[in-house]
Amino acid sequence: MSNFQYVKKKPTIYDIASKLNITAATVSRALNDSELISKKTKKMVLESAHELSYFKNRHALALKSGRTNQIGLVVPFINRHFFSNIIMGVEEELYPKGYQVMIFQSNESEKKEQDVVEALLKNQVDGVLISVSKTTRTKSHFNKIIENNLPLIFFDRKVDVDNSSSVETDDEFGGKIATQHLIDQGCSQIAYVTVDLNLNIYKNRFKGYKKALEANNIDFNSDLVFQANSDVISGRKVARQILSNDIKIDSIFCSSDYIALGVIQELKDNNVDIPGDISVVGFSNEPFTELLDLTLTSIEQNPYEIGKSAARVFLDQVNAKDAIIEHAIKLKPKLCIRNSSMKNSLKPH
Amino acid sequence: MSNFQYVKKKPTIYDIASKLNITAATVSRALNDSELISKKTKKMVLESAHELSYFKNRHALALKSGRTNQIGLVVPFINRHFFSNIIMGVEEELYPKGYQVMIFQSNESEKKEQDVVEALLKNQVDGVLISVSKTTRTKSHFNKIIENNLPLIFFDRKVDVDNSSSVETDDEFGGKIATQHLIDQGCSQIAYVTVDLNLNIYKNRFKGYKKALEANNIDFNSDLVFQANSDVISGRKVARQILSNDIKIDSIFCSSDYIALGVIQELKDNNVDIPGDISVVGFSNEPFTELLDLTLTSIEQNPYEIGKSAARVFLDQVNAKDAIIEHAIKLKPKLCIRNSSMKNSLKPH
DNA sequence: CAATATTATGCAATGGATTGCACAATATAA
DNA sequence: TTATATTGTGCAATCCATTGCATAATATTG
Repeated sequence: MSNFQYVKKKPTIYDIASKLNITAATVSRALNDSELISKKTKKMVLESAHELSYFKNRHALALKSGRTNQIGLVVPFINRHFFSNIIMGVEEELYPKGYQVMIFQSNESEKKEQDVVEALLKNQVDGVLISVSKTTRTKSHFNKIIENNLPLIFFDRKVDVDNSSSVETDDEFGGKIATQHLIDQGCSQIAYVTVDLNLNIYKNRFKGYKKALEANNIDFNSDLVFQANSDVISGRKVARQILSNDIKIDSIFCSSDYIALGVIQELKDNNVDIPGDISVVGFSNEPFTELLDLTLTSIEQNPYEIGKSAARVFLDQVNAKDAIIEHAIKLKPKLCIRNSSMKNSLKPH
Repeated sequence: MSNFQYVKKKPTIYDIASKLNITAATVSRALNDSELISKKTKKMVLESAHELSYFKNRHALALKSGRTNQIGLVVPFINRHFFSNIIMGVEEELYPKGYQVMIFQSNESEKKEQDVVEALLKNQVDGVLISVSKTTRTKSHFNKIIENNLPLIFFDRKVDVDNSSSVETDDEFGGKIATQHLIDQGCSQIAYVTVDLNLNIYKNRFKGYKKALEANNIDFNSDLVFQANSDVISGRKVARQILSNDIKIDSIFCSSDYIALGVIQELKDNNVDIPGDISVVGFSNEPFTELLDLTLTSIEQNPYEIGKSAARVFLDQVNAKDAIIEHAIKLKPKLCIRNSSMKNSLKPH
């Protein structure tokens, strides 16, 4: 087999120009529908371009204009259901507008996040959408983005930066409706399991929990609040703690589905009836919640919509040109009721 | 708040040159460590570049060289556990080498796939890694990649294209070890549930199933083979069919975890003991398999490794320059034994 | 020391599209 | 018909890095 392969050269405006005996400048203007160019010439150029299947060279454009039609999207991990669905949403919104989405991971490392932002700036992206790493404490890399006059949009996890925008889940609302749902089921001794309260999302879910109690005249009891990591093992631990200390509760609201799953497993192992004795609610509506034997009631954050919304905010900023717009969008999450919390209803056969 | 924001201009080789009273050509050569340049000058240039925090403009490079250090990665959907982990692997391998990975989705549509490939070529990516859409029947878009002299690497799902490479799971092996495992558990009446046999992956899993039977002198019985879609509902349907027709089996090997889950749910609903009466094995090792009450034995394909491997093949091709290398790698999947298939063992408390 | 060989640098064109300015072609008014 | 206004194109520089060729600067040899 021969190694020679004929690589056809991509046509340029010069090819079109010489074919039509005009100059590249005219072709360029015609392609950009400049009002300086006559209709006749425009028509010629457009036809010719189509014929040669000409398309603009992105890199020449980028070099000349400094704009790339690429945006940077930074998530902690792309292989998380939540984030990959956000990516879906962003792509869906931006791809049709001619933007390309450069996806990067921070791996929850501040250093990697800084590197990645640096790389994005080198690439001259036209904007940055980012969900901040858990370990990030500084924000000079975010300021650098702003200094470069680029739209900066935080999603899900934000940091206070002037002239930036954000799209978040209304976590407080989520905490509230989950708690209210348990109350509606007749629960009043509602345990709460939180993850690191330094993180806004958990802080706000907790706030929602307390607000719902208050709205229903149920006294907040700090003995019913537990701290855990967002995983199954931690959930089991909490459940064990509750059982062995004989803490009286009729329900548990967990700020993570994984915790809820661990709780359920441990309770089941100890012959506690769910939801009969104890109702359980999780948070995030992970795919597995509806695959379990005992399906798990949870809060759906709709990451796909978060992505779409963040993308739209970006487009807004771009279109607004120099006017600085600061969006701060909070999307309402939705309660997905399943068997783990339905005290008085039929379960599917 | 003022709209004015000072955007500092990015330094170029000309800035370095004028600072040092030399020309841009010399700077360029120095930065590229050309042996034409004296050590003294190189040192000066490097220091100066560092001082100005200079970096090369990717687009100028791309324009000049036609190479972009970007590769295109096309998957059916990025929000699937399997594919997002492949992406992880690719990124991990290529990012340190200075490549950027442009991720695109085909949404299992041939048309979208063609568009996406077109877009990648316009972008002048340096290579394409792709997992072919289920609906793709033509391959002219793949040939176009080859005609452009770009490395083309298929992963997971391939199509025959000259001069391309591929990285796949050894599905036949997977089918074999899963079946063998059931046989080792004492099973001999092993039902098999397949998805569309037009797709290579399912064809090969089926082949593995048959080979294992043969190796153990168990007659293949086509009455035990069922067709389904890769979802829970279809799994339930198959189980119902088996039960209502009173087909005698001691195990079911499903070519998808979702099918296996449906099967399990339906069997449980009918008070069939798993694995006592019927053992169940799935395929793909989806995250939920170990979260279920009855954890599901499955075949781990290690998508992360598939991604890494595909990336390495790409790098090989690039380094080989004009020599055309055709890799055809098959990665051995791994059996993950869990409770759904363990006839004679303790289950976790 | 002159003459040649080496080494280090500069000049200028290239890649593709854009755009301010100059100028040609045409249309309008005097 | 000539002078002026209007419209449509062309010229050439620009964005930034690379590279073939020419030449300056230095080192080596006779």
